Amino acid sequence: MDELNPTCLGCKSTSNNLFRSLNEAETDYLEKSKSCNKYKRGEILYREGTRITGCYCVMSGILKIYKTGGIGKEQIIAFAKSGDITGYRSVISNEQACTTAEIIEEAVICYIPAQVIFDLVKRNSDFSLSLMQLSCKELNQANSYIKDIAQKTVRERLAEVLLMLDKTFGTEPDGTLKVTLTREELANIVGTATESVIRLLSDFKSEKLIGLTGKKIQLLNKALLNKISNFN
Amino acid sequence: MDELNPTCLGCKSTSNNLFRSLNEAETDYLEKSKSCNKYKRGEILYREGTRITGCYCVMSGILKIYKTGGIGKEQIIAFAKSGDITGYRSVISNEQACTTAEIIEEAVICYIPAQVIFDLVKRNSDFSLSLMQLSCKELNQANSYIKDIAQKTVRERLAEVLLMLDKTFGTEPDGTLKVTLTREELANIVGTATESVIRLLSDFKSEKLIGLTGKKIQLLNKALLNKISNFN
DNA sequence: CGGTATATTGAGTGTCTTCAATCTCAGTGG
DNA sequence: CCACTGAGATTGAAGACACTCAATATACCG
Repeated sequence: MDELNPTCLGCKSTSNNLFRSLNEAETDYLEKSKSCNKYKRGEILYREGTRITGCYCVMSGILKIYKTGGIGKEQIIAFAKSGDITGYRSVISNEQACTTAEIIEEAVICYIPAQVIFDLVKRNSDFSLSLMQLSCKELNQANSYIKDIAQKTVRERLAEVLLMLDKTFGTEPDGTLKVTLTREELANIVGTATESVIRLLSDFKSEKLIGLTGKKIQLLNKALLNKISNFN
Repeated sequence: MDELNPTCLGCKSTSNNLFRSLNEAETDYLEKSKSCNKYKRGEILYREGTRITGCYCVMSGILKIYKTGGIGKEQIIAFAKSGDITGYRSVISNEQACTTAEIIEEAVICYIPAQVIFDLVKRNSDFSLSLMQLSCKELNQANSYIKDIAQKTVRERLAEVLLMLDKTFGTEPDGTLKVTLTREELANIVGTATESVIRLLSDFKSEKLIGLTGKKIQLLNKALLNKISNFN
């Protein structure tokens, strides 16, 4: 299989895949319409406030999706990894992008023109329903996070974010998180200052909850982290 | 028109109405399937964690939609007023409700069984698209609010919330907000302590930004409030 | 091997929260 | 009509949590 022209079958294996409801003809249409590209760390897929003409399906790699605040501080809203689709919100609403998508781990990403999405929505109500379920799922997550940011302490949120990263990207057998983020990026998820993340990570380390080796974070006691995160 | 059996035409006049894409037969189907009820302040339409079997369309009145945190503190996520639809997320995802909906101003609300929503999604791709656009819009708002809560001060957020209430519910000619909320409810939107809201409102008052008469809040200088809210 | 980005640490400070006491007001029952 | 009651509003004081700023250390990149 050509790395830059993967079939969507590869993506299809992921559970949250939108496209499993497509029939053969529709899959074929999708395959013919998409175009794939390779991106390096730091590249911007699309930028908040610009028009985008389609959406993106991640074949491999990782992106961060963020909004930029007043003083230019990023707030990371989500990540996208293999099998995830991003940019669909702007396509569906026919509005400019409300987030920026930036590659944080070398990625291969397929572009799907807006018209194709609309055609599929029109022709296949199951696809349509799946897309709706996706946005509803994200909506629920966003609402939960509003509650957390509003009510939990930074310490609780950091514990929660570490567990979320585990859930999203997994860990090596020794508990080391598979994603590598800078302290600043961590702060931009948690919604705090970089220094606070550093201090709290160092606290967690001395409490034997995590291990730290450079940027790599090893989760040593998920049960306690979960307790700290205030499980709700 | 019977107050408890309104036609959806009344609702249809609102701009964000989902149902404008329905044809006559579909509207008829919807009309026949819905059932309406009157609710008093304090009543719960549905509760977080319970199964709901349909969604709700607000004919008149106001509800608050909130999530409940660890210590039982509410975080208000949204309001629903005339023409708004709520509960559709749970229907679409076929999951239990992830928020509680509580009446804060006497309301007449139509119940629409889940099956009707699914039928309409299946039969009418425009309706389907409208519903998708609605959830995408809410998703965008939620993401913006995550950024705000994470990055702005309480003072900035309170100013922002006052302007949001103006935008959502409007003001009397003299600038008095049409919604009446308790200080605690305000705090549960802003994501802060009740006392903080009280102190900041009193600051705003002495800065001649707002007037206070009991629970009524009068916006005197929206331009400055907007500036304080850090417009972004 | 520089040079830049990132990480770390300390000190000082300010914003907000918490707790507790008091006050106001509307509704209730006598 | 008035005291009673409870919910909500207000105020003060004390202190915690987290932020900013600045200095330094370390890591990473070409």
